[in-house]
Amino acid sequence: MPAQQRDLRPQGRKTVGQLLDAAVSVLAAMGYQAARVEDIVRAAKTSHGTFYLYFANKEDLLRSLAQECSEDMNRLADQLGPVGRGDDGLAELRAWILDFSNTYQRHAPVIRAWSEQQVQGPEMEELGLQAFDQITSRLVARLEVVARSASAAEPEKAAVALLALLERFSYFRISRRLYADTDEWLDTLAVMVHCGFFGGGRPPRR
Amino acid sequence: MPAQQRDLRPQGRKTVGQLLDAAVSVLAAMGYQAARVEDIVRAAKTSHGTFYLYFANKEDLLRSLAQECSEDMNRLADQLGPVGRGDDGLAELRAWILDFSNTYQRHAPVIRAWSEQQVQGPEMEELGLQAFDQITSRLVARLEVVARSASAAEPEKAAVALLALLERFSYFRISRRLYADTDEWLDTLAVMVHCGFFGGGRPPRR
Amino acid sequence: MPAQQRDLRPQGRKTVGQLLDAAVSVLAAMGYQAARVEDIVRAAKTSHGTFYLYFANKEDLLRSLAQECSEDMNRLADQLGPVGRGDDGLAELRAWILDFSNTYQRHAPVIRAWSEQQVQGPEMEELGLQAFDQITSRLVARLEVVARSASAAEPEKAAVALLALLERFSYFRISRRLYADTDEWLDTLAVMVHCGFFGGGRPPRR
Amino acid sequence: MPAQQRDLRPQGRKTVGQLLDAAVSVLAAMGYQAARVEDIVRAAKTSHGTFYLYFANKEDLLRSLAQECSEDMNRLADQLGPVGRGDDGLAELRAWILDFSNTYQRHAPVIRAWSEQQVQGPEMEELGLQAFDQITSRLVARLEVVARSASAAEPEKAAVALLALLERFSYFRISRRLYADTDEWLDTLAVMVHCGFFGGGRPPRR
DNA sequence: GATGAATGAGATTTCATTCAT
DNA sequence: TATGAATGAAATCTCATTCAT
Repeated sequence: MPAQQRDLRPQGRKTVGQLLDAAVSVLAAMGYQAARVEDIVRAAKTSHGTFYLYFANKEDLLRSLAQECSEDMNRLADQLGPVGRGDDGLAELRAWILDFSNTYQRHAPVIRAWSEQQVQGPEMEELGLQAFDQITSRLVARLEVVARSASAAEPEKAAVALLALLERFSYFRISRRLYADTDEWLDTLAVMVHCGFFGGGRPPRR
Repeated sequence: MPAQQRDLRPQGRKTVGQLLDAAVSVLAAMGYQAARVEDIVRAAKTSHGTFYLYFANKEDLLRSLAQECSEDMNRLADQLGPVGRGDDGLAELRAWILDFSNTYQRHAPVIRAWSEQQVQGPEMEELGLQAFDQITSRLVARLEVVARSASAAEPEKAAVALLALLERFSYFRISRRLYADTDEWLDTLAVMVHCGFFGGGRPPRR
Repeated sequence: MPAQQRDLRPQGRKTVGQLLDAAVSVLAAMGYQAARVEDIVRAAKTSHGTFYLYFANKEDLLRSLAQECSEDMNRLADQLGPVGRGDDGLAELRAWILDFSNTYQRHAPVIRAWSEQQVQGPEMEELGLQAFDQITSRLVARLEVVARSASAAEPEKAAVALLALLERFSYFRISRRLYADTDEWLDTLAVMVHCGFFGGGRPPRR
Repeated sequence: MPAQQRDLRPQGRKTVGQLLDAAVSVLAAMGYQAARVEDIVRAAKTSHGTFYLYFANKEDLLRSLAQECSEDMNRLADQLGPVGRGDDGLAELRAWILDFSNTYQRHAPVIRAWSEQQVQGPEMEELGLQAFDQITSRLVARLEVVARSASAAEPEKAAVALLALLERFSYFRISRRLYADTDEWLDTLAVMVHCGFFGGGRPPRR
């Protein structure tokens, strides 16, 4: 079984890296289902056989990518500090949204595969839910600080809504519509989120 | 090729209906790419041959569904009246969001296929963009009424963001999380959107 | 899952038959491992896809053949009546050995696959052992009649040895050596077995 | 191609030994066709590259094993002395059968590959037939001594039958049935063969 | 109108063998 | 001498589409 990377020498490690990178671009461009192993292999400038030397099959590759993604997402969650109502909070938020969007960009294919639930298997499911929960609960924590007064929404639900908003924004950003304008979009989003979710633009809580 | 359904006797119409319904559930469950004609045909309790009696090919089926979807979406856009800052506006908004979400539910597979890109010919592309524009521009019109004062965002960008939010919400609603609680979710969302996008909860513009 | 034959119309039944027949000759000629699906399909004058319409894979085909084989073997066991020490017994035995050998000939590939234990799976194992036991215990029953006096061997062990002898004989008969001479071989074997296992050529038991 | 092992340093000789031993167990377990070089190499705790350092290819390995087997078989043939009708003959026979069976055990995979045909080139064929003839003709010689009177069978045919019996017995012994009981089995077989083929248990020829 | 059967192009996967270190 | 990495030809398997009844 040539599945997971065993120890691997530098050479092998390099090849695995090429394959993973190639997979990211190819999956981003065509989606998981449509991408053929051949496409990935060609992009990685390696051979068909080599692919199966490091991954049991296409799904196994996705699992590897999901692992990476999950780690990055958890890191992202840790990075969001408290978001105050003032301009500092706005700036903090804007930076984090950009970080989120960039991370999403790298992992878009995995996230898409997750949400399209096309690749089953409990392990995948597990990873996806865990990443989702991790980031959601961090958002909840940050939203609770500003509490009721800022919004009628319960923090749990607001967090999910916020995540949805960010995800779609990031998706649109790469998918087709919002090529340019990234800065303006970020401004718009940051203000909107700051104001709608974090009580931005109102007097600080006493 | 016996493509589009021209005039059909009742029997034929029934069969087409079965196929379309089956397609909706199967595509919702597996996505367009992963769904095999066999899956659809089995769900419709009919045969392989019959499928090609009514559709030129798999893509043609998707086109049919997209047609339906596009119509419903346009109708939806027409339904959104002005959204005032008061409780009436909130109620109006809430009702519309529910309508949106239900419509999405039926058409989720098509919308997913639209955003998956890579699947479709120009005709599909056309239908998708048109539906998207239709609904976006109606949102823009409604947002413009409340204008600058309510939000720092330009209406065009805010409309896209709002649509994204609604789409993801609807998606989450059917995909796995948020089964129950629909009412509470609607309340939360309505308030959030009303407040964040339509200046809800502030004094009416002079 | 296109595995086992569901109901099947005449046409389909015919095709399955062609495939099974083709498989028998091809497997006999090349052995299970070496035979490619392509070989079988070509011999059956049908297409690659058709094969997978009726069998999940090569192993599934072998399972089908094993089923047939198992049935024939059981029938064979039932056919062996008592074997007396006189010329009648000899004739009876000779006829049965021929029957055995012919049956073996048809099912040689399956039996070989069984004994080479190359295709695992409990179901296969089960079928093989059951056929083996069935025929062994019938032999034991027949050998017990002539009992100790005829041979020093315990009937159980003698039965296994006899079966081994018959199997190898049948195998050699088709494999390469004993093309011609079948009649003489049968005479030789029958006498040998009659004498060595059934007390042939000695005075009947009182 | 670094085919045959010419002169080897101790290290190299050890590695070849590991490979051959590993091959014996792996081939015994899976058969020649099904065994992958990878399996053998892993069992030998060495690497892919090393394999091809000592053998030109998979078939070359089999050839090496066949060489060994052929030699042992010839030695075995030489070892069978005259088999008298008395208890001495029985003991002689019993010992030889055990020897045969043990030798077979070591070489089972090769013998199986021989009979599987379709695997080998002319050299293999040659080796196999030679070994077979060698041992058969020795058996014929021994059987002729007891001649007609003991059995109605012609010695040539009886020899083949005897060989078949011994081969299958040895095969069953390792394959799955008959684990324990070796001694009893030997007793049974020896008596049976002595009596059925060598006129054992009857008055010596005058 | 309806259906099961058939097809074959194309995707996935395996594995003996060669290569570079 | 030894090894992990790489390769590609060949095998297995899938599935949208066409066919015959």
